[in-house]
Amino acid sequence: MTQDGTFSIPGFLSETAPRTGDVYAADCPTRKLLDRIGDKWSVLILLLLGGGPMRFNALRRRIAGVSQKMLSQTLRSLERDGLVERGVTPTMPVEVRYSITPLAGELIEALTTMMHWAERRMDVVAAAQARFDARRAE
Amino acid sequence: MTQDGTFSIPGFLSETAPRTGDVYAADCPTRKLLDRIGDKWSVLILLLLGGGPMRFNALRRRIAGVSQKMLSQTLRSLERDGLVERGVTPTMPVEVRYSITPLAGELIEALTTMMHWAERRMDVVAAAQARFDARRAE
DNA sequence: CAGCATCCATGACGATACTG
DNA sequence: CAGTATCGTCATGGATGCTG
Repeated sequence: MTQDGTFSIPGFLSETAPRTGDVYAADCPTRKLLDRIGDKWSVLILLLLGGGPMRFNALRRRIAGVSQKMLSQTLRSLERDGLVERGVTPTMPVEVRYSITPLAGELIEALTTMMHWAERRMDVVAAAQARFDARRAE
Repeated sequence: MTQDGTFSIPGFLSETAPRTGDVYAADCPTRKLLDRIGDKWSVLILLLLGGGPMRFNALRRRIAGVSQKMLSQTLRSLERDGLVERGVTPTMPVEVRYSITPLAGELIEALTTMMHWAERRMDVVAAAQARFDARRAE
């Protein structure tokens, strides 16, 4: 904590430190990651595939609430991004296995850290929300 | 890499390992984190405030493309979540400073890791996309 | 400066039906 | 099993104008 009672993460951009490759500059590639992370299913799929390859309907059953359309669509974007690999075994009917690429592996570790934070702290967040809403109601 | 040519992250849920507190179970608190991370501005704001407290219009100027409405709205949810603190100095006109809480500090470290991955690897992703699109076009 | 209120467009997403 | 195609909805968020 700094002496004025605020918190700061060392090494991160402050208001006075603009630079090239700026995350906050709309066209930065980092924004693209946020867009992908932002969609409803990408992260869930990546984390799940991080546990090992899975078939289409196995994923569908495992992820509560995903529609067939969105699963298909999301898998395709992930494949396009080079994060997920699609392996087809030409049996009858065909067997399709999805797995993560080494590139995705690095990302998944970071995502996992985030999820662990959530598991540890979301109750604190929920409590904060309750307090906030209580103050608003009075 | 496993012997069948796929990758796996140790310690993560596989298809055969459902359990309580399941991230994939729709009502899991972890989904809530994803929803927050998912919105367009939360992460950007958190990372910026990670560099130190900032005033409203300073944030607005720094984050390219954010509208006044969304900045206001997002700051409020972050405050509600207990991740951002709002400090009002009753001058004329009022001065409002936003800063992160210790709780947010932990999360921001994980987010920072993700952003660093993006900075290092988004060019690889872009290349993968180009290859994918090229195959589709032929 | 630090917002709130309103209107409206886009697109993400879900439901449903159909295919090899 | 592993998808594609189409349609409709609803929320996100941008634009604009106003306030203390």
